[in-house]
Amino acid sequence: MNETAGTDLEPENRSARRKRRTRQALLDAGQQIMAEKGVDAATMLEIAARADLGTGTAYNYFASKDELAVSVLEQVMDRLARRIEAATAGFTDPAQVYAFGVRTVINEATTDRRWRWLLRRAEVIADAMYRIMGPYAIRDIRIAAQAGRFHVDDPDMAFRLATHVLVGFSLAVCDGSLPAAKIDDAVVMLLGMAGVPPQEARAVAGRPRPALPPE
Amino acid sequence: MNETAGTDLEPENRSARRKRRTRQALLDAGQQIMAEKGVDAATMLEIAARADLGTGTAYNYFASKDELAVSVLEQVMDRLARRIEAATAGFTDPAQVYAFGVRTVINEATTDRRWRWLLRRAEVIADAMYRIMGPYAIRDIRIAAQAGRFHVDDPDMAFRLATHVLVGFSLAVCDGSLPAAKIDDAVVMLLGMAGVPPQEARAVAGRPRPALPPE
DNA sequence: CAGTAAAAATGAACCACGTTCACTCTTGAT
DNA sequence: ATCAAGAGTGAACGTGGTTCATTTTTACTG
Repeated sequence: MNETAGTDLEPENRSARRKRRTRQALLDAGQQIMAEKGVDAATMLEIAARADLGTGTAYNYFASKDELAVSVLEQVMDRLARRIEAATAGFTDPAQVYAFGVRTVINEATTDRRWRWLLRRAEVIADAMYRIMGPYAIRDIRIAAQAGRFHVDDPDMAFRLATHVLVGFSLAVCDGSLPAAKIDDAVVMLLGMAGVPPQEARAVAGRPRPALPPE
Repeated sequence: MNETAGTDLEPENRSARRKRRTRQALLDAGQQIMAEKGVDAATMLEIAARADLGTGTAYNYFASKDELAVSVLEQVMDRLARRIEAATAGFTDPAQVYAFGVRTVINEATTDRRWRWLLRRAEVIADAMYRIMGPYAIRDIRIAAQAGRFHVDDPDMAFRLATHVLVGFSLAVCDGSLPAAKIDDAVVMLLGMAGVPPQEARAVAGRPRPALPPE
């Protein structure tokens, strides 16, 4: 795209900074407003206004409102994935790494105002979760399978389906149709999906857990 | 509401027939058009036209386009649930009843044009599935648990989460991101969620199955 | 069989939003 | 200073869900 001096590292840095700042402003404004009133109720007009930009500017960065929403979501998820990664660094049982991860995602999804609204688009959030958190989670599943803790043929598919369970359970808790305390049962089922027999799953799900590092 | 002769049985039958026919016409038109072009692309105008009714008439029956879509969905699901019920009437292993049910739902969802579009609203379809098919499925899970085939504390929750897996897998197949042949693995995971150990689950999932009765 | 009131149907008009695009402003190189 | 490319702008557009005052149909009564 750019045949000036630098090869690829430090490709261009002048007005490109402005683009980055604008894009980030849009993302931040979108995150705020979508968290406040929900994805549907958030209008492009208001988002642009909060970012202190013209109405049409957003469309120089995101092809549609939906695409902006997805980007907002990805940003939130990416941050959480990194925090989980940090918290599980010292774990010895690979099954527990996975259990901690899924539990933490549920916790955040049901607690954080930003997630609660986004949940209303289950396919979208599940897909984003698969793309953003998948690399970590699938690796963990594969490791656990090699260690004989999990029994799955296709770790990829296992996590893909797991994302839908995560979203589904979170949604139910937010609705009030399931109590948050059922989270242990949910983790047990998630482990069951990974081929862990019930008693063993219950034991893993019940173990004490470290705190997440702060955001 | 009506204090004339009859108590409750045969409450009123004259112009009520018209209402029923109008409602059904709307439902049928909605089902057709939504199947043809998708839920979003279907407009209330076109649905009303196909039902040979005025633009506003639909709103005497359904509070919103969304509500109409959900009703369409419920009708489709209800029919499928009854067919599954009929097909599994003679089964002896309760685990297999459940396995047959979930497998059939996936098959229909990925095959039937009506479902494929509706899948884009995962939370809605999962919720409808829980409400419409739940009574049957949860009963089956409970029976299997009592027979010692399943190990679940909360059959209700087990199926609620299962609906999200069903939707998620169907969605992935329709996307082309998972091959339809993975359906056996999906059934195994669904059984795993119900506390069935891997080998056993694989055996149940692999058994031959009778055909569904025609619609 | 009027006569009448409630129920159902109607469709033009409303309005909210996402999106577009012709135009202006900023940037950075010559 | 000049200019072209990139970034920003916001009025205007189009689509489509929803409303509501009005008309038509239905059911009941004297």
